[in-house]
This record gives sequence, C-alpha cells and structure tokens, in this order.
Amino acid sequence: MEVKLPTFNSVFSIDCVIFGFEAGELKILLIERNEEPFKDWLALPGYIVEQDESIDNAAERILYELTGLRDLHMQQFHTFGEVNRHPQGRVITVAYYALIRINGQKEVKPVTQYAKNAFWHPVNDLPKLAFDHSEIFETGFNKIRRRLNYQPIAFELLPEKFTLTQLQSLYEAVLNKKLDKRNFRKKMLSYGFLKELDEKQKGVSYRAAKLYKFDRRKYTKIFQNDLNLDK
Amino acid sequence: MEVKLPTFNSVFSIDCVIFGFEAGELKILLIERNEEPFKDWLALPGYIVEQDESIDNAAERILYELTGLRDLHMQQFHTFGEVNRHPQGRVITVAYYALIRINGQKEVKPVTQYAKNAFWHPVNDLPKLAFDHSEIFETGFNKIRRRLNYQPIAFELLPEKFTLTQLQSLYEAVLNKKLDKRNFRKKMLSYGFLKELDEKQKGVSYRAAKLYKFDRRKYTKIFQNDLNLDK
DNA sequence: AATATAGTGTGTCAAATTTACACCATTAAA
DNA sequence: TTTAATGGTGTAAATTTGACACACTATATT
Repeated sequence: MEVKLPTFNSVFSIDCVIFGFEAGELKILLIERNEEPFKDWLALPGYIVEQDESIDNAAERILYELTGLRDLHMQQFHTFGEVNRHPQGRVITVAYYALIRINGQKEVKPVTQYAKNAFWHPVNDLPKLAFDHSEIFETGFNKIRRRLNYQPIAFELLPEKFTLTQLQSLYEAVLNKKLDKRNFRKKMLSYGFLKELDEKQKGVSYRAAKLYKFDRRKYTKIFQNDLNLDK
Repeated sequence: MEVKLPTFNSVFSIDCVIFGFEAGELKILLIERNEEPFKDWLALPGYIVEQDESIDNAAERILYELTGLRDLHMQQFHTFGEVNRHPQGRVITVAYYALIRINGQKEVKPVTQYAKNAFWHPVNDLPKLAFDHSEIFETGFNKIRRRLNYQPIAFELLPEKFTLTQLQSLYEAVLNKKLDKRNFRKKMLSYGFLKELDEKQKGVSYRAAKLYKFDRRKYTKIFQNDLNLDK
C-alpha cells in the first residue's frame, strides 16, 4: 500500500495474510514499511489491484512478487471498507489468506524491491500493525481456524511428506490447544485420506517416525458433498 | 447497477441476496431490470457505494431503499472481482446476504423507484440471473446453509413467535433435506436458548402448537466462545 | 558395551451424542 | 360424531468422543 494514491475516487487493494508453519509455530509474513503513513510499522503485504486483472489474479501476482511462489492455496476471506481505514483516502481492500510450506522444496525469495524486508512473525507474538491490519489478521486467523476442520488447510502448510506428530503440532498451533495423541491419530487415520509411506523421517536423534502423504483424490471423493459449500 | 458508470477506473458496488421464508419455502428478493444491459432480466438488488460511506453502511442503505427495512441481520459474504463481470466496465462488487421476516410486523415497501418491481422467488426455482448474479446467489446460499448450524440465522427469518414445526421446516428448506421431528425438537430444546411461551398458535384448523421465542441473551452466553470466530 | 535421552506407536472402556422409529392427543371443520 | 390435519412425546441401539499409560526404538553419550 505504499503506492501513491491515484486521484480518482476510490482505490482498490489486496492485502494478504500469508501463513506458514515452522518450528512448531504458526507464523505470518510481515513487511516493514519504508514510507508514510505508518513508516517503520509492520504491515501485511498488500498492493493495488490493476485495471485489467481479476482480484484473484491480483492476489496471486502480489504474492508472487513478494515470495517468488506461485500456485499456492489462496482464498479471499473478507473485504474491509471503512471510510477512514486509510489516512490518505478511500481504500477498500479485499483480504486473502495464503498458505505456504516454509520448509518446502521451493525457496521464498522476493521478486520485487517491495518485499526487501519481509520476515516471518509468530502469530502469538504480533505487535500492533499498520492501518487496520491487526483486525484483518485476526479475521483471517479465525477463518482458517474454523476451516481447518472442513478444508484441507493443514496439508498446504506441511511439507509433502510429514509425520503424524507434525500434523498434530500444526493443529495444536492453529487451534491453540493441546490434543490427545492417540485420539488425534485414530481420527485422522480413520478419514482414509492419509497415505502411509514406506519411508521414515531422517536426521533425528531418536526413533524415526513414519512419513505420510495427503491423498487429495481420496479427500475430494470423501468430501465431495461439502465441496461446493465454500468459496 | 443501472446507474451510469463513472469515468474513473473501477466502480465499487454492493449486491444483496435477501432471504425470506414464507409458506414453507425459502425465497429471495429479485428485481426486474428496466435498462440495458440485461434489460428485462431478473437480478439481485444492488447499487454503487458512495464515497463517504463504509461498505456496511452502503449495504444497509441499499437494503433500506429497497425494502423500507432497517436493522436487519446483514452480512458480507464474498467479493466478486472478475474483470469482465460487468459488460460496461470494471465493477467490483461486495455481496451481502440479508435475512428478512416476510411475515413480520413491519411491511416491506420500497422507498425508491428502483425497486418498483421487486418480487420474492423461491430459491428452488430461479431462472438464470443477470451478470454473474446466479453465481453470487449460489455462493450466498451455501454460506447461510453452512452458517445455519452455528449462527442464529433461523430466528432472523421467522416471526418473533414461532412453533417448533415452523423452525424445523425452515431448517429443512435451507438444508434441503428432511429432518426427524423428535430428534430435531430434542436437540433444539436441549440448547436452552428457546423460551417456551404461554401462548399458542392461532387461526389454524387443527390442534394449535405452542409458540416459542428465541432468547438471544442465553444464546450468546452459551456460544460466547465461538462468537469471535466469524465476521 | 552400557546407558541415557527423546520421541514413536498403540487399545480399552466409559460417557456423550446421534439416529431410527410409531402412536395417541387435540382442534376445527364437515 | 366423524374426519382431517398436525401436535407432541420416549426408548434403545449405534456411533462418536474423550480420558488415560506404557513399552518400543533409534541415536548420542559415556
């Protein structure tokens, strides 16, 4: 949003809450602003929507420019349209969340200068953000918290191959509560969309855990009735 | 949306899916368009957002101008931003749903000429709508279908005093499936937010049913943990 | 080689919730 | 008084959820 405001009436922007999971913590990507207003504050990455791109495309473009990543799970979750949410003029913003595999094979590197100073921040220890971005974050966090149980959100945040303990630790981070190990495993495996691999965790100094993969085809088969209930 | 498009870049509008429940059917309010494009087509009521009003206020204003009603349950549910969704230029629209008591005490009468020809249409028998309004409707319908179970949506659509059979019939209309009478009642009453009145249904030619009221205070007490999970 | 350390992987039982299911009661109209 | 229409009610089986503890395995350390 550090772009100069055009002179015509209202401006339309996208703001992204980019979630990642690392070291047992849920994190979001924040940038440090170089310009007024809110110079030196932390903010959600965001940008203005171009004339000739859909808002979904705009969200993907902005994410790409910031992280070099494409084809991530992105989802619009709310539009913020208070008159004075931006001190320099009327800016209506559509907020998206994106889910990233921080430990995935692809690297996160900004393509533009815009994201020079983008860093991951644990969601449990966020400072007050610029504009109404704290509220946007809260809304987005609540959204994925709720969707965790009926959309395959978790598997977008984990590496392709993961252990059940990692999966549980992600659920605990998002839901912010401890879960029972045996019950969690029983439940997850009962769905039938986790594929057990013939492979084990590597590089740990204790008994290595089995690795699993998310089987998207089975998932959609199982939940095809609910599929169209979301947007 | 029959307003002339301004000449600056993008236009911002609100479209409303206005739900009502009548004669055991879920219905939405549609207008017949007088102007091109989509002259004579049915469309969702919608309007352009003014410079100095928040989108929530715009939604309330538009609803008021169309129905004469205020203080209804309204909720933004999705923003539609395809480049070519409006044939005359770039129009991004925030979609809201509104819930109306068709049989309620207040009357539905349009305040502006805009809604001269607004009629209720059963959701199960809708023609193709103007623009992308069919898609907007579907998305909104799915939204309330999902929310029915964790937000007090049903009671916004029923008269203040209602019978359990009416409540069940509303659930069946929204979820599009039959429910078991005894199990439905047991469950609903077990929540504890329905207040049994000393009053009975009137004007029916069969045994009159007990009337109930929704106790919002008890509801929020019971579900206060979930409350902040939505927006 | 022995031991310490750290996390893996597993089953049962009680409680709570969900589901299936049928008949008598009441009212007004004929 | 009979008919038509809907109101109102309980129980038992099946399923799901929740609580709970210990032996196993791989590596690192001594």
